[in-house]
Amino acid sequence: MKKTDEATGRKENTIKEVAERAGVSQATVGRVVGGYGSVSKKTYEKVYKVIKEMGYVPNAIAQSMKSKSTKTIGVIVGNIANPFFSEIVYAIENRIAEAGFNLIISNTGEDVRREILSLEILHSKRVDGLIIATTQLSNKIFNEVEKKLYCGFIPTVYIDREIFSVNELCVKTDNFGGAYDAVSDFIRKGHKNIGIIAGVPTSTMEQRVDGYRKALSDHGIKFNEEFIRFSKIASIEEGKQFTKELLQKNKEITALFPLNNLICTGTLIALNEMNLRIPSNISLIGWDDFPLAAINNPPISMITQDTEKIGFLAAEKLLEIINSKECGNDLFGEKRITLKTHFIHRESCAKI
Amino acid sequence: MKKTDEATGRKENTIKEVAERAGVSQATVGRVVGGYGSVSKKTYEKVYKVIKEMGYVPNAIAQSMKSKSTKTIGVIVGNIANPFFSEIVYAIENRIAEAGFNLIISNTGEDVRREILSLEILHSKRVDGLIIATTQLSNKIFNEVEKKLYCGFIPTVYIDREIFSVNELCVKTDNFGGAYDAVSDFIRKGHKNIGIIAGVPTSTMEQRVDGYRKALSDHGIKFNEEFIRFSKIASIEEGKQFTKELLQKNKEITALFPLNNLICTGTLIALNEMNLRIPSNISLIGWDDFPLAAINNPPISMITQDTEKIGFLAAEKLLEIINSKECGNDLFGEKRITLKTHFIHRESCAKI
DNA sequence: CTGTTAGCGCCTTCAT
DNA sequence: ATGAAGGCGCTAACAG
Repeated sequence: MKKTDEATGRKENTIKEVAERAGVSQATVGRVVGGYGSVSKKTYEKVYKVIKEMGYVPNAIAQSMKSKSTKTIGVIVGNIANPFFSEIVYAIENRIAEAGFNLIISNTGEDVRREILSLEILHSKRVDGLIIATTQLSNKIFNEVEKKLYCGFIPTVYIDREIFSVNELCVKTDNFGGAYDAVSDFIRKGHKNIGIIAGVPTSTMEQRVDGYRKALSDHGIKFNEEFIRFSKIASIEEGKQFTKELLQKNKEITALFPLNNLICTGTLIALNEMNLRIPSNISLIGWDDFPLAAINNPPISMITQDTEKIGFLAAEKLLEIINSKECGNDLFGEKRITLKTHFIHRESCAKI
Repeated sequence: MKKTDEATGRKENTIKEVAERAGVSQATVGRVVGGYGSVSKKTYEKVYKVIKEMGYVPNAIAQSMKSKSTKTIGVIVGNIANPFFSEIVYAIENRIAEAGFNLIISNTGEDVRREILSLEILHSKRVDGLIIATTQLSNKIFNEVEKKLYCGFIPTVYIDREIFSVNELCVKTDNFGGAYDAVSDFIRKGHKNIGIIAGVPTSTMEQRVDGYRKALSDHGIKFNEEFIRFSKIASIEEGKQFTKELLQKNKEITALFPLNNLICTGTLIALNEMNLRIPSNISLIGWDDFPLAAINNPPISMITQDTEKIGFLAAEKLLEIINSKECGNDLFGEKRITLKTHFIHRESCAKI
């Protein structure tokens, strides 16, 4: 019986064994497997036959050891079950698979410590690149150790959220503009007291809140600290709870602006439970479209962003960076790609 | 300037460099990094200091080379953007991260050839284990080469879908029972002509269709081939299209049974576009709950499965298998874990 | 307690 | 066209 490996109970074939069986050198087998150098047709066929027979599969670990490339990239997100992220991951996977890369995915639960741990592990696993939706605060300043993790020692592309002290490429949405548009629409329709429920306090949410405040002040409305809430993990549950809290403590609120899909879902559930009708009792504009928003009763107006494009561009740019590093270049150019939002007007926002 | 690596443009520190700087041997550094063997307190501290200074991170590739373990497991699914899968992946990641593993994720687009390619790559990358929602047909018989990929050469747990010729652990839902329950409910309420829209033709969908047929025959209703459709990739678009097709070609249909969440969403959109009311014009029971189903107008009745549990159990069992293999054992016991469905009665199914 | 050494599986000059 | 040999970074067995 074939000797099995102690650690795993199974036995992988090696190039050496193929070489022995085929009666050639390891180098020759390497040549036919890797398709480099030159081998005579006869030798090639002999070796190829043995490879097939033995079901030999090259050991990518050993290859990586030599090549310094693992052909895998790491993706770190707060919550892979959130459609916003899973759609981005879908797009990333699609693009990098084309280029022969695999994707290691880490879920942090929007916990900074888990994020750092993931970064360390991915570093030690020598991923060729990193795509990260960080949960770090936008004004975070790093010490030396963290700098290596966050500042592009490994080719890195940030998505959705940025850290201002970090000068790496970031693919994001025009959060400020999107929020400004929505709130302006609310105001145009007569709303002055607009409740707003943000996700985790990253640059993304800050910028949306900034857009909200700017629209308010541009229309001469005073910002009221009482009308805003920030989430810990941006869950449906939080959206529900904050909606109720906001509405119960501030009877003057006539419009609600939940800043992401999960929170918006929570808001819809809360309003339903409170027997509040949209838009007769309360107006609503959501963020991040979902398939049933258009056929909801009433259809929900939305600020939307292009998740496919965020994922695709992040992957595309990361591959470029990886490639340029291999060539010893350093990429220049704009470090921030900001995608426009779309305002889908439906029927959840009424004139008052 | 520090010599940079040709392939990547950056330089990783090695154990050798740490050793030189600290004035000790590589073995000693290895001992303090790995925390094995014994080092004097004094040496330990000296080396530790250098490690911190240099920001040394052990190379997991080289470690894997020795240990034969990559501490990563591969997950293969048809569509990571489908909430059913992203929730499962979430649960898997959660469980395996606890055990110090990472997750490589492959999206196949429900394409068998991409699935096989992924399997080959994951094999070559020497993942320690595999969790797979296969798109292979349930009655697939493998040749020798494919057998190595599918039949547990690498510890494997199947999720959601099974291949009968493969004797590996499978964590799945009681598809037959769930469908039987739903269809029985339809029939009890007077429906005889029930349209059914299945996902990709895997064991899962077969079993749901079997449940549908059994409920029909148990109640003396003849199965009508015209009332059933199978998807290619199980998308919202297909759900929409098949719903329209089914209803236009078969005016006698009074109830619809879309067999997964995406298809159900498509059905809802189609009915909306056709101006058909639920349940007055058409009754509906969906499969896989979603947060807004309960507050839809009307609330949608659902057959649901526990995605968290599928993911958790698959991860848990896989870790057990990996562990047992390391100890040279072979796990015995039941090869199939079948989770019960839940029937959530809401208001989308009317008596006729 | 610490250093030396021999691989892990592959790739890659350098000879032949 | 093919083979021999060294080394990627780490671990572990064996000396000292």
